[in-house]
Amino acid sequence: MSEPSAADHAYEALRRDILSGTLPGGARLKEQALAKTLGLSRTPVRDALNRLVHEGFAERGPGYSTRVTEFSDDELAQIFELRAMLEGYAARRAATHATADEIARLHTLAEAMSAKTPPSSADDFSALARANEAFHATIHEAARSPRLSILMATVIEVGLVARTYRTYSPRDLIRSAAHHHEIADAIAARRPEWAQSAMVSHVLAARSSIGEPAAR
Amino acid sequence: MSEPSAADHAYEALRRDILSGTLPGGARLKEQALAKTLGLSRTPVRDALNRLVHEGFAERGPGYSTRVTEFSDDELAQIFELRAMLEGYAARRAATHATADEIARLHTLAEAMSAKTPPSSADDFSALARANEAFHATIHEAARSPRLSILMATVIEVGLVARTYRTYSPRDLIRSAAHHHEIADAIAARRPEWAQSAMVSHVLAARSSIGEPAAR
DNA sequence: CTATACAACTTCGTATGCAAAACAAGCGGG
DNA sequence: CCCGCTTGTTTTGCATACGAAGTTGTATAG
Repeated sequence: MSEPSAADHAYEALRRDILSGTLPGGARLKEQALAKTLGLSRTPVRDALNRLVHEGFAERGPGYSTRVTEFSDDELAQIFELRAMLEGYAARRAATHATADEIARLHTLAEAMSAKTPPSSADDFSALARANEAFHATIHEAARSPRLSILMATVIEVGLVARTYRTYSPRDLIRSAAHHHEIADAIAARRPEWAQSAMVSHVLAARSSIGEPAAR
Repeated sequence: MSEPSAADHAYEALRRDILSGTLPGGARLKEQALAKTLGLSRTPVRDALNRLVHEGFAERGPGYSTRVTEFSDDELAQIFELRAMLEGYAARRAATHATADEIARLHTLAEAMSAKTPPSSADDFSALARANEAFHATIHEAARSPRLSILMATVIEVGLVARTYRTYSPRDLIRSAAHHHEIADAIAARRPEWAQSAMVSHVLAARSSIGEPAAR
């Protein structure tokens, strides 16, 4: 529990800057410059860049160019569809495999989120975000599917990219809190299909509150 | 089109050795030893190992240990479920987005596979495998979803690991060939749900022909 | 004035060196 | 006889060096 290794540090710093928009889409990522900025050598930066590219946050163009990926509206919609599938699968499995401990934690977290909804301060908001993350992380663990965790890494939180575009409305947040309770209940009741369906609703609802419905 | 870069070379070599069983599950991966074996320095090997870990073919234990991942029967079953979901999604999107060229290619490949089914020689078999790969790759391209391609990398072909356990029966191969035709037809007819369903059947059928049905 | 060729400078891929963390073995004390 | 400490070896993480591929800018010829 001690090691913020240099490569991890670089990875998280870059990722944060990408998600927060400090590094806007299309920005060029140069190893040397980043290394100097972060006070590291090129090696760990290179490592971090590889991870980001692999996870789709950055893209390697032809020649010497690595850029922050830009997400088109269409691509964002696809990401939400994929997330809905994978999170739904996780919830379904969690309904079968979750331990009593995990179920209790889900209820606790859902309750905590309800208490802060709608958030009345920036602190509330960040607490909400953390609880939300913990909630989903608990479900991923409870799914008992290591491969799933790997997949989620490339799709998770990309919604945060869009958070810069539009903030969630109180109405959306209230619905979100209700969803969390429903999901926790479904898992506690050991009903996989209900859990899956509720989770899919939850993710797709988040989509429509961010981008447009991606009409075709 | 010229550059089998050293890192890529190392990656493909290691991956091949893992999938073929030359590096059995649980085997330890030491950078220096591998570098010497491959005639490279540690850097590109390190790169390749990171990729493999990220894609789930290798795992980093606590301390200095990187090992080839072992797939339990249960995990294998999960991988097939995930593949079914993702491939189904790809087929669904392909039904909408595929170009005439791509559809023609799918028909051609399906025909080629039928012609070699059941395979009467090792050459036939490898031709079949190549065509099968091309078939699925074409669908992935036609899905027009870059994110999906990234996800598939961690799930694709893991079935090949299991190929060492049991070979496909002629009966399975005949059904598989029929599936390919059905999928191509569904995409050509621009019917997303049919394409998706046929693809899910295709993948799940492959599962039951390899492992057991993952009874609970 | 435009276009092409050349030269200087970036930028990345790979190799190597170094230091710290982890593991293993051997030794001494209980 | 067993346990813990210490020392030596292995293995990795990070930094730096070098060469090759790419990019940019300029000057000259047409």
